[in-house]
Amino acid sequence: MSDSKDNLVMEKLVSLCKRRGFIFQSSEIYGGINGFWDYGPLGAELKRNVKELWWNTMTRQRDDVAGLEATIIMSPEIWKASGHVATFSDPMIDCKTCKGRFRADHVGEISCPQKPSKMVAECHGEKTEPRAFNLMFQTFVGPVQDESSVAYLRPETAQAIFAQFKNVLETSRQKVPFGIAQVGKAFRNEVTPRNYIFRSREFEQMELEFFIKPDEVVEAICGQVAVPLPGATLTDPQPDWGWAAWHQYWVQERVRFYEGIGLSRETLGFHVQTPAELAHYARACTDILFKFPFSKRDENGELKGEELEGIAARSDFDLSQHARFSGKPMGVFDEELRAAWGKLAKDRQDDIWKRYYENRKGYLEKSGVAFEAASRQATEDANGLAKGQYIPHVIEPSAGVDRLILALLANAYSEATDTDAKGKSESRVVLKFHPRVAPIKVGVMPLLKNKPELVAKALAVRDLLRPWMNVFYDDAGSIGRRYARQDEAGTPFCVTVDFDTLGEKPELKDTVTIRHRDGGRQERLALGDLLSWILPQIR
RNA sequence: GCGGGCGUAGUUCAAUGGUAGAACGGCAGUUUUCCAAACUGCUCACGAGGGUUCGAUUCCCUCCGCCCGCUCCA
Repeated sequence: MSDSKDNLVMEKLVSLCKRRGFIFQSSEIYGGINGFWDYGPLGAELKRNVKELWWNTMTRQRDDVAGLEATIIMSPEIWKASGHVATFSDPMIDCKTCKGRFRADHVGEISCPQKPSKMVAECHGEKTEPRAFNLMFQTFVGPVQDESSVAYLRPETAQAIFAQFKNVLETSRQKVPFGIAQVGKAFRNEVTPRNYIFRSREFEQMELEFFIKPDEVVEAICGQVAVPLPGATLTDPQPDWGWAAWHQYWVQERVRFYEGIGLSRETLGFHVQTPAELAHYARACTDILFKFPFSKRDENGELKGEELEGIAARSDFDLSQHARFSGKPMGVFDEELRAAWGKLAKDRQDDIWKRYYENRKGYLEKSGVAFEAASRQATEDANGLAKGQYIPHVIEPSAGVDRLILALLANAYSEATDTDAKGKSESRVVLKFHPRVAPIKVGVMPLLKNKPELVAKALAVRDLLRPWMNVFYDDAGSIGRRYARQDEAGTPFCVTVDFDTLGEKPELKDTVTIRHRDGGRQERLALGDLLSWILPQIR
């Protein structure tokens, strides 16, 4: 349970975000709209920084990941293949008497919570008509609004990656194992948007689909599949990694990313999904959690955390579904596999063939393909191994941008208490963002506003830094007030131009004061060294 | 979707069936010297609609939104 003190922190954070222009309610002047939020000037910078850091880390700084930017509205067939159309269209019935909600097609089989002797269909509770609960936003493509023109706003960005898998493979000069990354909006008509921007109806995702060889293929090529030790640190991908090693590697990579933007290990939590929680096609899923003020506590009173990102091992389910629904092959050709297969002993070939066949057949049967057809198709798939063909498996690290923004805000929030000369204490907010994500990197200010030489010099300093980073020039009010304002925005450094900068003490000419947000420490630095001092700290 | 609580300047809070007030913030100014200094001036609000009433921010209803619990969560 989150207690009232935790709620107080959230309330303060929410009002700070509005006051300083991080987050506004969408459509506020019309009374707002539930589940939608806008980012103000500081929030837009923060979000941009987060997305750019993710993109850089996941694509540009690696040679095994390519990027993609797909449309939000796609062929509705995609959502049939992914399962979203079927999963979300269950008609539900609410009981106004017992407040229960039941699937309309199951009311004859579920007993009434208040009168367990009777089924829901027979009890005397006042019930609503069956209502469809599809969590996908619907629209129409083209001017005619009928069944044939129905389309959906994507409920996740991942499916576009699968749908464009072959195009990216052919144009990026990548070979399995490799990944496709995408950042973009997704939409879910959530029953209950909650916890500020944590669960919204319009949100942004950062998703990687990392395609790997099936374990059978790794075994055929390398002779074995490396089994990672449970806590072993994996940083350097190896050819003999199977899905378990790749999964462990990506969990660790993602944790390293979060640590690199200021979320320490103590603020994070993990949830390893149990077999019962896993989707039927998934082999593993590890959630990375952040301990929010509103998070529930476990029996020891420790915050458990809420999901920032899920790293799922999804087998070849997604590509297989799209192969089946589109009729287009989603397999890859692997020269290494073909060469290795010919060198395998016959019993080894048979053994690997059989396991691949069983996996394929299992998938097909679970997908509703009839036994005969499933056997035939699985045989064909397994025969492909000898020709160097297989359908890649996938590891999916899928993160929510807005959840991460909220985590960064909650993590950064702190209060400093100042006591003035009269002994009056006053508390003020300091957002301790990591410099890499901070919306404003440097506040530039003349010590006084009414001295044109100071102002001109400070503007020159601003112009020196501006091509490289987001800076904010401020000459309004006392210097202390301006520092405090920057603290509240989370700006890690302030640069102040004073009379010594102008040469009042000749030995200090062209030096400035650097003031640190955390602790208020000050140091003096030559203007010529300023850029090279700041840049490494914000990159 | 259900139940409960709530809705007054940007923020935090007052007051009132009869002209809506403060603090902080913001903006402009005065100030030669570094952590929301002081002083002056200015800006900004009753969530929306309907009803009762001579008159509603106040009472009633509906809607919208926020918070809490349930429900949901591919």
